[in-house]
Amino acid sequence: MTTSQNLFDELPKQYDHLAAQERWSKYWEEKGFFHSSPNPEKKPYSIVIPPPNVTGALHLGHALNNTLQDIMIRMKRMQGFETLWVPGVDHAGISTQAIVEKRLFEREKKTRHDIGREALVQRIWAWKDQYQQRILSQLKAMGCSCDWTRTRFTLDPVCAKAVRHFFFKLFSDGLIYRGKRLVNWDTHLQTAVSDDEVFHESLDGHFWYFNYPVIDPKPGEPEFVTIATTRPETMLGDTAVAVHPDPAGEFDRIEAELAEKIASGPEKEKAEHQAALDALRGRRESLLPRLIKLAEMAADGRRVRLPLVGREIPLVRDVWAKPELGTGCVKITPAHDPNDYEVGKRQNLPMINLLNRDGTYNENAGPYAGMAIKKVREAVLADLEKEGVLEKVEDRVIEISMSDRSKTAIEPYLNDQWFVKMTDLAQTAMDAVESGSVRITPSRYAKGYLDWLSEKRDWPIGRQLWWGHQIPVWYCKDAGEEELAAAFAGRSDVVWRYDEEKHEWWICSQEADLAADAVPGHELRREEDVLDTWFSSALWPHSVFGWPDRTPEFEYYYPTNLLITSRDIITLWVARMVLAGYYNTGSKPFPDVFIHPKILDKYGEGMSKSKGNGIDPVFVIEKFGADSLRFAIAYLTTESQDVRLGLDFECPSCGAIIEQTKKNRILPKIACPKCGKEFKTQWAETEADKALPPGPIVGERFDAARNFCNKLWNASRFVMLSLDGFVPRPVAESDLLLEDKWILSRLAVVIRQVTESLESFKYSEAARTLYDFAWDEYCSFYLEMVKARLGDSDNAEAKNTVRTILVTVLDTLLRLLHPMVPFVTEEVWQRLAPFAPQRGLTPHAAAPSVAVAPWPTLDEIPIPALKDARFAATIGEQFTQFQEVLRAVRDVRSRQNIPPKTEISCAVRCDESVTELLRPMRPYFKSMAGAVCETWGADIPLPALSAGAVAGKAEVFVDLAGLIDLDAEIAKKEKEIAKLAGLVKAKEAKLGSSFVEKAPPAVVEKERGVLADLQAQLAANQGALESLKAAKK
RNA sequence: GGGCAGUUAGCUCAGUUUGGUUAGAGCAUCUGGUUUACACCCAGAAGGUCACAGGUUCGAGUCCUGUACUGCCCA
Repeated sequence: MTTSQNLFDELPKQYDHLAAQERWSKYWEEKGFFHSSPNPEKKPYSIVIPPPNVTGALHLGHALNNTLQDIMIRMKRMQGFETLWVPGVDHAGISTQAIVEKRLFEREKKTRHDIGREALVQRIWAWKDQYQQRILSQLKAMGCSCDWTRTRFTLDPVCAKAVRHFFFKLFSDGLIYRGKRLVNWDTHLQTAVSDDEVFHESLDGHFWYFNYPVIDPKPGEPEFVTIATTRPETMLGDTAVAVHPDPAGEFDRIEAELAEKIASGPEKEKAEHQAALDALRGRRESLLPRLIKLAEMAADGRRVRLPLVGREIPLVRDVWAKPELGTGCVKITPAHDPNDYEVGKRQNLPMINLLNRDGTYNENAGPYAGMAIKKVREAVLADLEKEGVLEKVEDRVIEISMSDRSKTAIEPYLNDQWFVKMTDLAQTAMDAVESGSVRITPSRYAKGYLDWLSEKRDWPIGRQLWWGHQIPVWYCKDAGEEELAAAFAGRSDVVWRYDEEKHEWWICSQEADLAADAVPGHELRREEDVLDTWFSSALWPHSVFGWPDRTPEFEYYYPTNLLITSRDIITLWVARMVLAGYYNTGSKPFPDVFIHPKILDKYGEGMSKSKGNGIDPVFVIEKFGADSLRFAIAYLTTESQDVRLGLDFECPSCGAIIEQTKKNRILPKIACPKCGKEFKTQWAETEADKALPPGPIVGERFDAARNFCNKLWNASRFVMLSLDGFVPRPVAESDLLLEDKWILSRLAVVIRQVTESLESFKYSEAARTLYDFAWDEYCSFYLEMVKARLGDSDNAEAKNTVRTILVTVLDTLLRLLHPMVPFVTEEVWQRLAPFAPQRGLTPHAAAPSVAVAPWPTLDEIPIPALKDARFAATIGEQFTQFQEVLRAVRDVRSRQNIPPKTEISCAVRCDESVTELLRPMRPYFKSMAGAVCETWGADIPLPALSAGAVAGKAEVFVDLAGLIDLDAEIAKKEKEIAKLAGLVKAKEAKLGSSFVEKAPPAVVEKERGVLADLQAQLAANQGALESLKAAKK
């Protein structure tokens, strides 16, 4: 048996992605290609992963994020940088604790208070271990070339040390303070949640109207003020009633606004505005005198008596009271409503907190203390009714805030909170982007970043949680400063400050925890709250390298080179990394930020863990392979903000496609409606479910990418099968045929384009360039065209020349594709090695692995002409001419339904230069279109009966004696003529207009040329039509 | 209310920076094919008033203004 025969047996027709993934992952790991350590001989290139949080498994959004990073990392590694990609995961305080608590309750009916802080934290660690492992294995399955030995976790000792030092530095610099803040309180989880974790829901509710009696009304003054509220129980915490300072003016203003809208707004909204205006005028009439009176009374310092409680509270003048809404007066509960809180601050009102952390009312609610909110509401309403101050009740749709974590109602709650002063810190982050020191791509995202930072809102950093970095502050009451000074004498790692509000010391320790008896005679009590997750992730680019220690890694790899993330955390995370980087290290964390699009499902929804529409990439990889997943991702990563990816399930038993719906996408298993057999999804948890076969996720984009990988595999297979006895030889320009020059000059262009595209984060462009080149040029033309020379055993030199080119192009293509499709390129690279150990136009030894092979550059092409843009253009035009003639012949074949094995003969009418170019390519018309083309020239005898077409600068006549379908041919000609006549007419009109005088002469000249071409084509077609019609008679 | 995107073939998307041949691809559709790399393939075809209305220009998918609808972010 020949070597080829052996090979043929060893090279399956379809690329086996599973085998390749297993083999090459292991190989890369063993070789340690992805491990990096500081190397003064090389320039560093580093990226830190946006640490996925450990609440759950990765979905395709993460697959996108990490594929893009790996593409950059692999390219940079090939370019010779000392390349490091640091992996890791984030502890995600609130989300992870919430998910573990939820399961605790679901499975054991226990709350965190039942099991205590230590036990809960222990359970969260177990959860974290499980998910960290799953996440890392997902990343490995995708082929991510991280340095796994450097895996970090935001809560590990290295990161914890960085967090302590950061906090200590801020504390020492006076940038940390404790204040009051109205937070979104989740009474179920008993923690504050951020604004991002709150969603709004419309519910049917009520609007209750109460009368608050005026204290000692003067004659002519109202005896009470009527207010309306959707949350009656909060009246217990009212500290004022507000009325607009200038109700008449406010009415004027709103009326004018509405009138303007009616005058100039869209027609269909007019009726609506008119109705609003009429209502407003009615209100003005009925309410204004009273509101003016109340505003005067407020200015006079008059007070009202709060029912049930009996407290005297002031009437105040504040613009928050909208004359056009409700009764025009509004009760103010500063501690339990964000707007009222602002009024309270403006008007210096007391703030009465009614709420306990568990959602019951506290002692400030008097007789209602200890009751849950709902009970308080019922009791308050009953009592108000009894007192006779309940005026009326209206039905009304109300917006309520819900916690995304617990799906229960949020209560605004006034809480002690730790803050970081942002004034100066935010400025450094703004300067970095404004000066171009940190570039955001696409640049439009810089606006949101700058707008957000410019507000310089102080950063609330405390979280009422048990999972996270506990704030390193200890409280000490009643000690004198000299006692603290004595206790911490000689220590620069402890600082303290006195809190005037609560009359206690805050002691901050940089590294070690303080003992309860660290200050003799006094007990230290540690702050229970933990730090916001972003507080630790802000340090990620330097904490992973061991900062604050000046480790060799920190010195070498920091600043990192690039951050790739998604747009939803530009402010929460990116901005904070920039400011923390400057603050801690004096330099930016990275010069480039690339913001990638978000993957939406077929309903246009972003993938998220809570919705369940996040697809585990492993379920894609199983069927299509990591390469296909990655290539599909690269192909769809444009600069747009979203990409839609419609996906469905495939039944592993019968192959039926089962549409993914909002219902079935969260199920642990699905029964196939066609064959009835069950399969598991990524949500399978029970042992029984896990034992079912997995149902792959399928989608068109993955099909296309898989087909491409297979195409590459088969092209490689073809090349390998033709390398029997291959002896590479240096290639000179004189050895090259047109197609050789063409493919090599195209290769030079592709090398440049792909490199440029990737360097500027144009992943889609790079993927498309490679796809088109590999498929449409290398496979569809070059491989087809070299078959003749490969089969020619008489000329060994020519054969080796063409094989050298064939291998060189493949070798270069593999290297260019490797960052996107690492496994298939490695598989081919390794299989190619025994047959082509020497590669290149100037043959040299191939690298042991494509993962560490040099990135292609134009230096590899030793023939200057091939790199010249004008040469490439000329060759391109010539080759296009060939392609057009070929296509014209194939078109006739198809149209005339000529069987593939029937040879046709054709004549080509063209000028001398085209004849010279195409005549040598006769064999290709034979092999690629089954056509014998022997007649060439400007003045040639035409077949008596022919079908044909104009192809660029040539006219093709296929001899159809005995074959022709005349009607088909006539129809085709007529259609062609109609189209051309239209184009000619349009072009003539253009050239007969002022276009000729005003457009640049070059453009006019070009258009004249086009017109001439069109006219020639038209004439040729008309001639052909005439002869066809003649033949028919 | 403010900001940012998007609207191009049946579907999913390129092309818009820097205006200039007859607007492209994949999938789906239709026709024909077991040409020894590949049916995850090959050859060919059909399919688009580039959301709408104005404007600038010799010329607009591309620039400007406005409108509609969709999505996201902030308040």
